[in-house]
Amino acid sequence: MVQHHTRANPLFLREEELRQAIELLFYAYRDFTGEPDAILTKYGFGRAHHRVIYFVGRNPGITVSQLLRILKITKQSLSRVLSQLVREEFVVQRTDSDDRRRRMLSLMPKGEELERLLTERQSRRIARAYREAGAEAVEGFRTVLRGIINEEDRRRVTLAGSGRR
Amino acid sequence: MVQHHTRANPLFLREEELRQAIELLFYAYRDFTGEPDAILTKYGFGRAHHRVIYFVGRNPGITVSQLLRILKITKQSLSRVLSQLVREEFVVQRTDSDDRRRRMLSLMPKGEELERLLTERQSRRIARAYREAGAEAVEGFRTVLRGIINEEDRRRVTLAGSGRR
DNA sequence: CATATATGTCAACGAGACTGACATAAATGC
DNA sequence: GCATTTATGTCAGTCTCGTTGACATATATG
Repeated sequence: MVQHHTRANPLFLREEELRQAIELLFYAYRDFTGEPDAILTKYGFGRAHHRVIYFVGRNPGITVSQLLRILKITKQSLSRVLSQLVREEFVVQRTDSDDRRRRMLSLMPKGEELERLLTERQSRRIARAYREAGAEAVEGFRTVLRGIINEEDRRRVTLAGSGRR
Repeated sequence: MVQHHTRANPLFLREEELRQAIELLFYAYRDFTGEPDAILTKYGFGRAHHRVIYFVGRNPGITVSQLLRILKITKQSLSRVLSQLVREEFVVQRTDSDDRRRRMLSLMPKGEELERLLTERQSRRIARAYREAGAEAVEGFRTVLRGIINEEDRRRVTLAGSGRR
């Protein structure tokens, strides 16, 4: 790697710093999803199924439209994945008695089991990184990541309860 | 959201904390890639093209196999995207004079322009988050993200030069 | 000269996103 | 009570981007 202006030029350092962040996010996300992806393959599922299982498990009773707002995909895309999960008994849909148009989604035992398996892997990776980094670094990690998220969705991620809307 | 054991039970808090991290990563990556994806669509490109343009721009003269190790995809997948970028003059391939089997990749003017455009958007997002979070948080963010990356690839991400090997 | 390496390519396939159009049931507003 | 809106589902077609497997070529290397 060519090392131009190692010192001086604060603008250069800044760009370098930002590119580093871009790359950290790329590599971290690549490896963060790598393990679950491998497990999902054995079930005939993909990353899309993982996301549905995760957020349904996290928010039992979540409706389809709430899920769509989290995933930011079209209902047609969700439909394929979701109906597969329902057909194979990983997820159930119950009609909301308050508003009978709504379908409330929850995990069935098979779904809960798979969710646990996948979340465990990802949690282990995070836990190791947290442990090695220390409490202060963890706080910084959270603060910066929250800042990267579009403002309207930041409140979804606070301790306790991945907010549905 | 049901709020069981808000206090006590450190294991619960821990799980909650780890789930928060999982969600932060999901939302942050979703929004981090959202803007570039929208721009790429106008060029008839996708996220795969972005990754190639980014890493070639970052490592001028990188070879195909080095790029494959970064992206962790098959050469057939890379090939489709890369040959499109070469055909449309965003990337050039020069034969390495030391080892004439190798193709060294670099951006052409069009590629540099698009790279700048995409990186600028992502950088702006990161810069804002960094600014709002402060230097200490930034350091924590980096430390934790590095810890999430598979060990063999951590050295790729240090200030200056997104390592090719 | 045999073998290994770097690259490319053809073919088929699957996952997961998209658009657009249309359908149904239930809630809601006037 | 009827028109409209909302929540959901579905059919059909398309595109990107990943996969496997097989094979080809050029070059380097022991």
